Amino acid sequence: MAPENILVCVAWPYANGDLHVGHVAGAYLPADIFARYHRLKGNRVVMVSGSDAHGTPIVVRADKEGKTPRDVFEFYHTRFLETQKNLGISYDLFTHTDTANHHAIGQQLFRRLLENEYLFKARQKQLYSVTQSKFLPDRLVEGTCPICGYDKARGDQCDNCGNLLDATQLINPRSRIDGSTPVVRESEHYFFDLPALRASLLAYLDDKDTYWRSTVLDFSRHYAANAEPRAFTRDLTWGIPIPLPDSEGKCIYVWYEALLGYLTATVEWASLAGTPAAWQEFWYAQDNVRIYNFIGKDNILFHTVLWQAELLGMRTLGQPWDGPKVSAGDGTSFNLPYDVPANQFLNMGGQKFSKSLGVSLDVLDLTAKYGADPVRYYISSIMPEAKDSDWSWTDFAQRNNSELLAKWGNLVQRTLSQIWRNFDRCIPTPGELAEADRALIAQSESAFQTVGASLDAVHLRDALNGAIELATATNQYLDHEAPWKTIKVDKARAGTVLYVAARVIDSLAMLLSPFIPFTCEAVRRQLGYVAPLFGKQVIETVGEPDDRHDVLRYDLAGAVGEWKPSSLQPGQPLGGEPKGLISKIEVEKT
RNA sequence: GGUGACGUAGCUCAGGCGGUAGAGCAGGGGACUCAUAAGCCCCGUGUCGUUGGUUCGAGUCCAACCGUCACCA
Repeated sequence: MAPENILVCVAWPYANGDLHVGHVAGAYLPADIFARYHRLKGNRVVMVSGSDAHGTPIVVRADKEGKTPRDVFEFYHTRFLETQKNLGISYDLFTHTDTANHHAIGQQLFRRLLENEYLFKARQKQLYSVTQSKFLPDRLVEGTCPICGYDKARGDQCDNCGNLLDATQLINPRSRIDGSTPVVRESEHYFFDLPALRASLLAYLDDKDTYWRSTVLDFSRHYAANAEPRAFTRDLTWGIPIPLPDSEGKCIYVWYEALLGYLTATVEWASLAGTPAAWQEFWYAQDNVRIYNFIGKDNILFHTVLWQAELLGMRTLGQPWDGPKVSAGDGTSFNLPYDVPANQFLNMGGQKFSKSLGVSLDVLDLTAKYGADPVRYYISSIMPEAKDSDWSWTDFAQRNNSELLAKWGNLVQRTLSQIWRNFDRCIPTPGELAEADRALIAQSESAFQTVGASLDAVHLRDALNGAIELATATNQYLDHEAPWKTIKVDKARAGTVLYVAARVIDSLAMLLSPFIPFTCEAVRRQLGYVAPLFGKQVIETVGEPDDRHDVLRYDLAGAVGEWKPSSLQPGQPLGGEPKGLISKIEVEKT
């Protein structure tokens, strides 16, 4: 089968706080598992994301802390790079939205939508702060709810009665920044004409029944069918300015340009890779291309309707244009996402992760304390694919100790230590295979089909369970064949059994590698392999002098992993004395 | 308020097109000892959120309700 181009688009974290395990479970880890799998399958994978640098919350935070918005987002961007590298999230490019490239294409987005007549001007009433000389975002206004009378309702929603509000409806409005009383002023904005794209959006959603998650599809259809025009611009200076005269103080609404990041990051990736036109093979080429968007459930509509609307509205990047030196390709329109496997939320103690409420689980701390794989394993096993799930410390420790360590780590240890001790530290040469031997090997080979099928369908928990079942079967096989007994009377038979076990372990190291890559690489080294399954993650500084920025990249060079059963060679020397790969975790207080 | 999803054993979750409930972990018991006291074998009756309805028969379809979550100029 011809290799496919798989574009793995991952939700862009908003750069105003550290990443917690909820983010990891919702988007980053599933995306990484999926990307690693497709690389092993020999497909051409590009996985992109970056920090979302713009928008009101960052400005507000900067004001409060006496910093610039840039200071705020760069601080977290740097930590995002480190966090995701430590966890092994293998982005081909993790960049951010304040690059020259993103700005240029962001402005092109605006121009294209305008020239294709999907933007129109309209006036909007908004609250304006006289003391700060700027329009106030709805959420930064407080006042009395016109519906229930609650006196601390926010401009976007009343926390007491739950009704959505327009900030101009509030009685006695006041700024949440300085308490001053705002005035109503009109502001002119561009609106995105979603009704004009309704038919196209519904047509796009039409054939997704067979494989989209039910949590995603119905919701999206309903929204698409009822889509109203939405404001496309905001009164804000921190963002991508509208590329028109007399548009001072107006930027593209942060959501619209953040979504565009999937495209701009692909363009940047292509440029960094020295093949500036390669992004077109994902966004314009028609054959053998699939685009996936990994996100959390709070972002569904943006990724199933609004992003498609932008791509449909632009059609192409246009030509000529004054952005980076890339041609627009000969595609007639952009490819739209093939699947949007949105996850639900991972909570803790039934509560949402929330910095303000002190419910948080910092990923940097977690990987420093336990290593990446135990965290990856546990999150994979409770991944909220169908409904919210819950992080529990005792469950984390138990699953690590009884599944990852006892079932898988111990299988490797018990097998290799016998080989090390009794077979001259080399993989034994098998004699004729018995029925049980052939059955286990057959099972390990068919696992590449079943586990692969689950991974293809983005049923990651099923896939992990399938792999773990094979580990259980191998433990059963060993117990049944008992090479530690056989060796006393028939060393050749014991060698055959240990060869079979080692070979299945080799296959398991491949099957499990998308989930727990670090451990699997270590197992392979113990088996005597030298070349790694995967490439290397590197953090580096890129860009022109006036556009320097740090990114996380993935260097595929030297990676030899292939999604296929082991062909372990008898006689291969082990890579050293086997020693435990996974540490026990003591159950600690929560 | 509107739209959608979810609510199954102590915990985490499976249960296409309806036919008297399943897995892993935890817990209890057993035989073994190569292995990080790990692995293997045996043991699971829980109002399938509630109440109605359709049906010979419903976690499985329908309605209402309750609860949780997300989204909505």
